[in-house]
Amino acid sequence: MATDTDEPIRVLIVDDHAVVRQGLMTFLELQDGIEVVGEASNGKEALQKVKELEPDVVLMDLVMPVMDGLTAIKEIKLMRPETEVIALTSFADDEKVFTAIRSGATGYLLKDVQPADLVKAVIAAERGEVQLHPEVAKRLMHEVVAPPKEDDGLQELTERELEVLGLLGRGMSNKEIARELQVSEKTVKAHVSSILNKLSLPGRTHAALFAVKRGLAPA
Amino acid sequence: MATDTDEPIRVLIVDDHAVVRQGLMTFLELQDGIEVVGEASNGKEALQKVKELEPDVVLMDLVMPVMDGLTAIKEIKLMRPETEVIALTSFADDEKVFTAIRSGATGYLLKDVQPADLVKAVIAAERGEVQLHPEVAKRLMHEVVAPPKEDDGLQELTERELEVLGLLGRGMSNKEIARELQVSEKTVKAHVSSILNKLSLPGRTHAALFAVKRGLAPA
DNA sequence: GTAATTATAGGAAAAAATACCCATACTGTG
DNA sequence: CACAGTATGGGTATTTTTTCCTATAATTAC
Repeated sequence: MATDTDEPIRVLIVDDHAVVRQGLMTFLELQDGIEVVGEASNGKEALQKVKELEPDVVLMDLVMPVMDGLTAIKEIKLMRPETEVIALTSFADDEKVFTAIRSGATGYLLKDVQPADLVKAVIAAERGEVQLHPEVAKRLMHEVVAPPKEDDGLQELTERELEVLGLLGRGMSNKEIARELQVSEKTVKAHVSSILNKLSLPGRTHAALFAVKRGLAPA
Repeated sequence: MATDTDEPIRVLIVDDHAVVRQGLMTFLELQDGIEVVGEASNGKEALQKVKELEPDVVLMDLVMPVMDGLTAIKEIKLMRPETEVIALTSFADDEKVFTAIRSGATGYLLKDVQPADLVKAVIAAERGEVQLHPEVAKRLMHEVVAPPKEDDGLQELTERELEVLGLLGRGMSNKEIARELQVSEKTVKAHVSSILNKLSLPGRTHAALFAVKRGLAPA
């Protein structure tokens, strides 16, 4: 707790969209105890601003040109660990969430966050506390429950599931796969759900791409 | 018109499911002018039966073990062109439909065909006439309307569509793409529909695989 | 200036996919 | 024999995807 009740929390906003920066700024400025000390439109600029302005909290968009937010977070935590970074993106992409957290992000918020929650998160972050968006928390839980995935995930699939995954990689629908394998569509759905679950994939399209990457389906 | 009003139409039934064969047979046998002269449970067997029984019309399932129906059709038309083959499958798969027709099938019926229509198709086929299931006809029309696709299809996409296709190739959902591009999900849907239509793809998974193949998305 | 194309997006409805229940049958394994 | 895992699929509910229709603004082409 560097800054306390008397000193306002110094916030740096990093986002490549001017509108987003403007929106965040105007809102945060209205809050007691929060002061937006600067903004940056990409990771590189953010690093510079952090050095220059020494903010307590950085609100960091992850998708940006020049230097992406993930890299920027790492650099910031390296350069000035006492600065807390809240990752702020439009969607809960599994990969990005975990990478962001591994990179040292204290929080992870989605852009559809309620203003009040944003303020809470900033205040919490400044104290080093973690504030997670419910959706993100849910994904984290999932990761914790089925975590390491030492291997590539393929070996935990059964024979039948590998077979289904191969057909998935050819772009086939559940109905088509069902006919191909001579089973009911319901069974195929069960296999697909199991595949998506075991591989922690968010949808059949990811599964199809995965299948091709692993050579289960012709490129 | 080899066989005419007096001689019954000699039909060979080819399907790997005994139940299907039984169903087709009992029904067709009730019809005047149609005689089921034999049955086969796979393509290889079908070839043999055609040579042996010299049927006028073959009802051919496309999905079978040992030798698939598509190959069997080619072989049959090669061996005995005067035999008319009606492809009979459970689903209107674009590829299979066109391949079947290119292979020399005179008709293409779906298994949910009405018995009466099946009879009509058999009679029509024996005269060399084409009888198409409405659904199949629709797909054929579509192929005719937007046929050759001389190029790879990519060039007919607009800039925005290429952009969307690239994101599709990363496995993103419409919602995710909408956030990424800062437009409504509705707009993304419009783009996706347009892409699928222009490229004649049956679904987003095919589009994703296509995108990767063309380097629009990272492999 | 009119016509065509494109990007945008709403409404409605149908089809597909997904999640979460459940049960059965078969196959090993301790 | 009990137990775990697998393949099979029914039921239900929700979400996503897809199609079809309509419409506006902006751009470009003739």
